[in-house]
This record gives sequence, C-alpha cells and structure tokens, in this order.
Amino acid sequence: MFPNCSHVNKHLPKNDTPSALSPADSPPAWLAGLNDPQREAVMTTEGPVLMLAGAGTGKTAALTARLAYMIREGLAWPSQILCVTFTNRAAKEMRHRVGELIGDAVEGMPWLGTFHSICAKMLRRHAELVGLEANYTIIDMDDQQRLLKQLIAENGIDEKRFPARELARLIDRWKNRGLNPGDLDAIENEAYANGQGLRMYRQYQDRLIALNACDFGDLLLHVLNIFRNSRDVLEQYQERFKYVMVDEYQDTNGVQYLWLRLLAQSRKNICVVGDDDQSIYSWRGAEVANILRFEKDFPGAKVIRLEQNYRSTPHILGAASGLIAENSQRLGKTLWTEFDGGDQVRVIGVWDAPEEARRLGEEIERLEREGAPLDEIAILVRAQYQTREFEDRFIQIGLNYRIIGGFRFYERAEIRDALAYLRVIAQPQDDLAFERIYNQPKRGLGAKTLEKMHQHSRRVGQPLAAAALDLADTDELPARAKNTVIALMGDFLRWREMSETIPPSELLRTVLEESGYSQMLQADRSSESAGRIENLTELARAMEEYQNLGEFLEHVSLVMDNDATGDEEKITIMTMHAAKGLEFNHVFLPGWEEGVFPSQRALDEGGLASLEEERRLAYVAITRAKRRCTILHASNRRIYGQWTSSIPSRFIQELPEVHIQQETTLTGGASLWRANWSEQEDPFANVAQNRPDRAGNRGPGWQRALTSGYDSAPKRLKESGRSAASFAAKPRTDIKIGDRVFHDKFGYGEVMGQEGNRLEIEFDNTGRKRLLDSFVKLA
DNA sequence: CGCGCCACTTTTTTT
DNA sequence: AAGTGGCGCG
Repeated sequence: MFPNCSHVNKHLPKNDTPSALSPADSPPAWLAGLNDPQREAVMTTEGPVLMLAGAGTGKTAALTARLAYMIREGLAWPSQILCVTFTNRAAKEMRHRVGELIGDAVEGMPWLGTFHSICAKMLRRHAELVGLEANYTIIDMDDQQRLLKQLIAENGIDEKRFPARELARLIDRWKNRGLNPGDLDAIENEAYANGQGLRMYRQYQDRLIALNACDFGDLLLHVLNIFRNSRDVLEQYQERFKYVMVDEYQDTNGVQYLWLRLLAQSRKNICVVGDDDQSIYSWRGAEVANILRFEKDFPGAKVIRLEQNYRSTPHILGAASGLIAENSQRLGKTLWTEFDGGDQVRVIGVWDAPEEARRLGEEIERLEREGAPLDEIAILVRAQYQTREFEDRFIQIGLNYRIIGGFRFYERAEIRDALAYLRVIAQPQDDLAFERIYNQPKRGLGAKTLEKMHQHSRRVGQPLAAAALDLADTDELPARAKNTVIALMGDFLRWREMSETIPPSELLRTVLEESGYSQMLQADRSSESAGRIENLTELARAMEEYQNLGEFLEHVSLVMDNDATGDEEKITIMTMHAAKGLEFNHVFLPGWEEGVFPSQRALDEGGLASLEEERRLAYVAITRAKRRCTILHASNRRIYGQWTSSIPSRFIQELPEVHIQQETTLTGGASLWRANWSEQEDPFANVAQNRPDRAGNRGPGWQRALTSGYDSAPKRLKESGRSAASFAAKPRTDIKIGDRVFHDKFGYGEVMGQEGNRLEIEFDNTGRKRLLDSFVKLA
C-alpha cells in the first residue's frame, strides 16, 4: 500500500538507537537522519507530548516524520489527524514536506492548517449554531474598523476621543481570551469610553450576525462557543481527531488554548511543539504561560527537548544565545552544534539610513559575485516602514527583491473594490461591501442616498442592498438616483444568476466590464491606472484556480500571501515576525538602534515584559541565519520626517564580544569611496575595521565634517549606481532613446539615455532616474 | 454632489 | 514625508 514504507534498512550505519526507542528489529527508513530526541518525539504517539525545540533544531523535520509515521503505521487516517500551525506559510511547508515522505496521502489531510482556516472550515459546517449561514463573509481589519466607526457614530461617542482602532483592539483582545460580551466584568467594560465597552461589543457582534459576517477573532470564538454549548458537536470532533499536533505552541492565545484543550481532552493524544524563547506574539494575546503549564494541563506529559542545532554556525548560535541569556523569564536551554568554523556576526555602524541601504546593497552585490543565490539572502526589519529605504535603493541599483507582507496585493484599492462586487454577489447581506462600491465607479449616488438607504434598511429590517431596491419602489429618491439604483440592482441580480453558471474568473471580468469599472480605469490617465488594470487582470488569473466563488473569497480573506509568482531569484525583505520559522544562508539585520529596535513603543508602554519580547525577537532574527549574519545601525535616521540621531541598540552591547566583529565606516565619504572601488583593494579597509563603534560620541562638528566630505565625493562616482551583476546582463533591443515607457513605481516616462542595460528615464511625475531596462515596459 | 485643499496623525509586529 | 479625514467651495 505504501511502496516505501517497509522496513528496508535493517542496519543503518550511524543511527544506533537506544533500545528503549527502537525494537531490535528495524529502524524504518524515514527515521534516518533524525537524532535520538527527534526519534523519541516521532515514536511517542500516545499520550501528551511537549516538545521543547530551540531554533534550528529540526522540529519541523520531527513533526513531519511523526505525521508520516502515524499514517504509514496505520495509527490513523490522514483525516483523523489535526495539525495546527500559525501561519499559512508554515502549513504549506508542512504539507509539502509530509507529501515528500508519504506521497499523495497528504492530499487527504483536510485538517492541516492554521487555527483560522481550520476554524473557518468547522464554522461553515455549524454556522447555524451561532446564527450565521454557511456562506458567511470573513471581514478584514479595514471592514472591522469601518463598521465600528458607524457604531461609534450611532452611539454619539466622540470618535476623536475614543478611536475605532482602540475599540477594535479591545474587542480583539477580549476575543483572544475567549470572552463573549456576557463574560465581561465591570472593569473590562470601563476600558472603553467610560463604561460603554460592553454595549459596543454587543452591538458589534449583533451587527456582524446581521451582516452574516464574522471577523478573524470570531472564527475561533464562535467555534469555541459551539464546542462549549453543543456537546454532540464537540464529541464528534473529539472522536474524529485521534491525534492532535500543534506547532509554535508558545504563541497560542487564550481561545486557541481552550479550543485545543476541549478537542484533546478525551484522548489526550496531543503533541505540542514550542520554544519559549521564540514567543513574539504576546501583543496578539499569546500567552507563554500556555507552554509553561502544559504539564499541569496534561499530567504525565512526556517532555522532549531538542537542543542540537543544525542550522547555524557556532558564532551565530553563540551570539544569539548570549543575547537571550539576558532575559529573566525563560525555561532555559542550551543549544549546541557540531558545526565548526564560520564567521563572526558582523556589526556595522553607518552614518545614516541611506548609507545603510547603500552598504547593504554593496554587501549583497558582493555575495552575488561570490555566487550566492539571491533566494538565500534576507533582510529582516523590525517594522514595515524600514523597507522603504531599501526598496528605493534596490530599484536604483537594479537588485531583484521581494517584499513580503508589505502592501499586500489584496489590500490595494482596486482589488478591494473588485472583491466587494464579488462579495455582494455571493452574499447579499454584506452591507460593508455594498457600501464600498455602490458609487464606485461614480454613478451619482452620494451620501444623501446612502443615508436614505440606511434609514430604509433599518425600517424594513433588510440588508442595505435589498432595502435599496425596495426604496427605489417608493418616491423617496429623486428620479435620477432612483433609476440608477434600479439599474445597479438589476446588474447585481443578473450577475448573481450568472455566478451559478460561469466560473468566478469569468464573472469578475464581466462585472468589471459591465459595472463600468474597467472603463473608469482606462479613462484615468494617471500614472497608477495602468498598474491597476494589470492588478485586476492578475486577480482574474488567480481566480482561475477556483470553481466556486465562495471558496475563492475565503481563500482571499485567510490566505493573504503575496509571496506569489516569479521564478526569478530575488532577495527577500520582510519583518522579523514574518521570518519566524524560515532560514537563510545570509541574513542582514538593519536598524538596530534604540527606538527602532527595541521599538520606542515597546520601551514606552510595555515595561520589562515587552523589552524581553523585543529581545526574543532579536533572538529569532539572528537564528534565521545559517552561515552569515550582519547587523547594522545608523547614527541618523528620519523618523516622522524629522532627522533624528540615534544610538546603537542595547541588544548590540549584549552580544558576547567573542562572537562579533565590529566595524564602523569612518565617514560617509569613505564608504562611498569604497563602494566605487570595491573591485580593487580598499585602501581604507584596515583603518575602518575592528574599531570600537563610536557612533554615539560624535558631535555636531564631526557631523558637519562628514556631510561635507560626502558632498565632495566625485560626482561621477556618486551618481552611478554601479553594479557588476547588472552590467553583465544583455541590454534590451526593443527600447531606444525617446521611447515612452512605464514603470510600476514611477509611472510613465521618456527614455533619455541608454547605456548597456541601464536606462536614464525622465519620469512625468518623479523626475529623472537611472534604472535597469528590465524594470520598465514600453508604454 | 463632487472635488480639492488643509490640518493632522502616524510606525510595531499578524491571522 | 505621506496618507487620511474634514471642510468648504463650485
């Protein structure tokens, strides 16, 4: 039945396992390559297991092997195993790796996914138990806040004093703790607008039900409520799931914990994996306490520690371990590795943020010349805004990059508009979506009409769209608005009918055409409209994989990944949070300055606990690196548009000296000089290296000296964003001087000069720029 | 009703 | 610096 599953390897050469673990006969093939604790984790399938797995210790390998083992040994069908991860990326990775071990059987693992996607699936089945229909909409934070704003206004609360964002955060936190409106006590109630928290929460929940919608938090809370209130449903799932596995357990929050405990409580075959040192989501309600009390929740739990690191060099590991040792609240563990050699972690101080970006670009180009694949290089930042500096620089030097989690594809206005149309079609109660597009493209319906529709909607107790149609039968609307509404609703009825017969992607194309949306974009001659049209085409293409509209919409709201497409090699830029669970040969960590990292916010409001969380984040960041890790800090940075001087992060001081190598660029000018001579020996290299960092001691005079030196750097060198790699590429023959071209970021422009594959372009809106020809297309 | 100008906040981190 | 929201004018 499983061709590779027989115990082929009778005598694996170097995997002598203790007899307790493996019966004398036969270590199965897929155990090969696992160390003792990993094997123990794989083989201990019955009863509660707590796997404490440090960074890079092969926990995913252990987890996937465990899954494969259970399936191959026939302990459970794939559909009887619940396997929960935190991110879609982790779920995908797990599915992929299990697939490699057991083949197609993984297709039948319907319960491998994130908490949210698994709950969404459960909720579709039992929606009626909480007053929803199976085709409920999942709203995102944007919709959530718009809805809350409406409620705040309706309640006569001053949104200035009590912002919707704050209420949204509060409600989220309640949901994360598994609290329904009825569970709030007086203190919680006081937390918003002088004791109106409870009322707002309750109204919000009622409104969501009326919209046949729920937010992210609801996915879990509703299912938890169902488990709590419907014994039979809970028992059905307890019966189904013979085994439960949870990745990143240190990041589970209250609801998730309660949800898991209910599901695992009857069989107690639950295996959780986590690392308290990598707990970085407490702001989202994660409670490290969950992992600390696991043994209490499940008495007799087997605790397995994975401490051998297979990822990083000793210096990287040493730097990270030294740093995390500064934390007071931890279980404590000792990572070790058999590797030796490798470079120290480099710490580079630079003058300002632009220089940081230049320097990083140079470092990456050097790696590229050495033959490092771009996919193995990552820049990890603390906050999203830091990506901008790099983006600008990399466009200039023509370095392929990808930003993960930036402005996500599905968050672009035109995409949201298109989705809003689809949502109204799929789910007529979705007022939020209707409000978004009733006058987009402009069709002459304004605030006045909307208000009348709302009033009527309340009067007849119907959703907005239905009420609009009803209203058009009365004389309350002026003739023009009336006809427009009738026409629009007619369109929707027609589209809704069509949606049953044609595939979603076709439906989208039709809707964009018939609604006038495409036409609106075409008429718009601004620099962005071409990109928007492109995005919508891309959206339609993405939809082609889906047969069913609802399925697609769920995918969009839950799996907002945009690591999509592109077979080209690119370096990756992302937040440290997003990088958890990933690894790269080369990792760059810019912006290690007080106020940036640790973030000002954390320093201001969170006290020691949040400083320690920042430190864990630093630990996560460093341990992503396999071979080389480079930390940078700048003395000057623009924050809120103001130039601010900054001091190196305390985390830098906390790195054990033996594992790091410090380096400070002497002057902005010198580093620039070096940048342009990097092919040859750098005359200043010895001067610049191994100097203690002095960024903190520089006075204003020093600063002036540096900036003037910078300005006097030879102009020729300064302006050329030279790049050995880029010159190697073949120039395009289809573009010549005088052509009109289009660039994703800069819009339309005219080609003024051409030198190899490098173009000089005068952009209509942003002025003259030099870039690689591969970044533009003919207009 | 739609558009444009001005003042004001904003930066964590994610499902 | 840039995006958002409010307000006033055409």
